[in-house]
Amino acid sequence: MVGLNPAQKRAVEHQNGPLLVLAGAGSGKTRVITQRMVRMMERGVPASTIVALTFTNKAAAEMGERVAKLLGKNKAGAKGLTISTFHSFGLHVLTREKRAQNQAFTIFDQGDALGTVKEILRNIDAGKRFDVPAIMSRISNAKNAFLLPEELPDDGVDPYNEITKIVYPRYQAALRTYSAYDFDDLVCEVVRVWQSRPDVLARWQEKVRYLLVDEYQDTNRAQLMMLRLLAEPHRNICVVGDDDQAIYGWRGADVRNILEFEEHFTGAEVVKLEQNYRSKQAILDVANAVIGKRVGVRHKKHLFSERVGDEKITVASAPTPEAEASYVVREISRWIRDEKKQPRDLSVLYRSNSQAKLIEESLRSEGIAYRIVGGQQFFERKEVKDVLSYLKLALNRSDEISLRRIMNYPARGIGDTSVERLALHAQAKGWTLWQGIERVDAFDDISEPARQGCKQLERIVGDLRRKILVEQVRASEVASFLCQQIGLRQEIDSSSPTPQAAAKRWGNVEGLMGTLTRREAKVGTEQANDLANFLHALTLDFGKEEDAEPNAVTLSTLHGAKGLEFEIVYLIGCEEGFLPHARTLEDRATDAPALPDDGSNSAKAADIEEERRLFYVGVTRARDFLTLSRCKNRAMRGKPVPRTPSRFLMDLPPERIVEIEVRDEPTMGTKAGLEKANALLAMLEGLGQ
DNA sequence: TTCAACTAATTTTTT
DNA sequence: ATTAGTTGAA
Repeated sequence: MVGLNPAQKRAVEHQNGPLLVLAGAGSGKTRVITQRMVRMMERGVPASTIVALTFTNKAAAEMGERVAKLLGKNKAGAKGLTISTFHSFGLHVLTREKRAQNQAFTIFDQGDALGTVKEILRNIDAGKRFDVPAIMSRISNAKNAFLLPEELPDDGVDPYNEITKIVYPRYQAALRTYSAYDFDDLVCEVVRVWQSRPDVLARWQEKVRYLLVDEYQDTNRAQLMMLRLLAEPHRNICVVGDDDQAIYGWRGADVRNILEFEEHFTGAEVVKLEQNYRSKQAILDVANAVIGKRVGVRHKKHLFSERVGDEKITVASAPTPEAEASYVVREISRWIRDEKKQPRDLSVLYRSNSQAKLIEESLRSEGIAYRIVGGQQFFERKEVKDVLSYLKLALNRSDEISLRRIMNYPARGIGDTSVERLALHAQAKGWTLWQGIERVDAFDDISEPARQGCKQLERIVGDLRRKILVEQVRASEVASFLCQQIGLRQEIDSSSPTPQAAAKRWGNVEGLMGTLTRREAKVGTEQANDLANFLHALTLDFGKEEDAEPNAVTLSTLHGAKGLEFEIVYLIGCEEGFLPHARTLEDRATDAPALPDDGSNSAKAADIEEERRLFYVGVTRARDFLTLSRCKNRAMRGKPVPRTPSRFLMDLPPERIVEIEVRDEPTMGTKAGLEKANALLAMLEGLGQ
């Protein structure tokens, strides 16, 4: 742990000026970053002048833990150290600098933003002719490039460019009237403030003397601007990343940021970390083969390992997804049973979430503990969002998206017609929708039940608001008061198809309460804006489920697996259409980026390269054993379709590969499956009597 | 307004 | 195959 190799040492000891660390997969990147931070503090750099930025909350938390561990009892030395995501850092700056600090505002997550666009489309009568996410992603690209609506490309050909030009300004206006920021704003608005207020910028430059950025290959243009502004005077910026692991181009990340770092920050020292401490050589040979094929390389890297071992990589072909799943799970249970591996040492990776389903079922029927990384998130669940919407609305009554979500939930007589009428009236009077509800008596075409519903809603939200702002009741109590007021329990019970489903949904609500209570215990202070801060934090850091069984097989998408490692990895669905994903293969106009990029490559070729890197990320998660599996046939939207092996499988070095055929398993073939079938039969008989 | 049946479309990744 | 969204009846 103490020993650093020469390259790592160079990165850790580097003092002032820009530093680019090209860290290959498994090359001890986090160790270098954390040790570097500690080393800086040891040399007397005040912790409060150091800011480390990451993309995920998980990465930030892990970095914090590791720094604390390295510091040991000198923990006090780290006081004031900032380790956070770009978005929370942006939020931090904004809350400090904008008048928003006095005025409640809401942060819109992806769903809220999509809802806003949907609403705009409905208003301009362009209802369902467009793919909303496609428009949203264009808006996002435009925002991150600081383009005004009128600066958008206007070729008159692409209908999506046309509609985006119309929707984008309305979207921005909507955010303003709702007092809302979307994720992009959290970075872009900071840049705007800094650019327009040199005094404010100077203050931040004074405070932040050392910048560290993790996963630099994932930064977008706005994030680069933010970093450049902040680092301008002192140029103490250290970025760490791997252009071979750039897998977020689709959401605006620009690999050029890392490729052109030396041009953006002249005189940068460059350190390459090529020794891999994670994987056995055979796995690295495969990994190197995968990225060896890539085009337009700027920083060549060749990973090597001292970990010997000539276990071959298995390439398994199954007739069907069911057979694939049962093969993988059979293998997993063999590792655990016969080889005494811990479930936590194993993982199953896949391109898209839907692929997890079969694996999940098989694992469950075998009684093997598993956990799913990412997937449908806790705070995304409807019932949780509903409760949160009430709370958000109570704090910021301009938040029309939250208002619309709960306006008639639970049903209180305000149907679509009434909502539309209210919205129309409000708009005509220049009121917000909420004001329309408060002044519903000013309108004569609202039905009596709807009118009563408005009054009821007004009362409930008013009560919430008073409890939060005036009486300063704890958030968890406010939430349970809310549930009781709206009869959420009954609503969930009566609207769920089965009692089990109802129990699960109510469990989610209780989980939210638990999160609130835990937060109260941790924060302790009961400031008036504590709930606001908490809601902000919640949208930025959607729940890490802490209850999860720690010793479990990990199921994850390839994106979700970045930064993780496992002794044994199964990468399933290595088929054309999954990996590379079908969406990158077809050249639908709706998916072309809104902005002309470097133009060196067609968007399509660039996308496939990104898929290749994704495959590379998957391969390099494995320490000792790697299996790549695929199916020959698969039912797609109903009918069975023959599948072609992934093109990436063709690039692998044959001497490192052993190919096997998975034979078809009769359904319910396993012991557990049989038991389950019998149990089901017994249950049916029981019901019949 | 609400509920139920029907139709259509849909499946990438996430701060 | 599932599911969201839409249409039509009560």
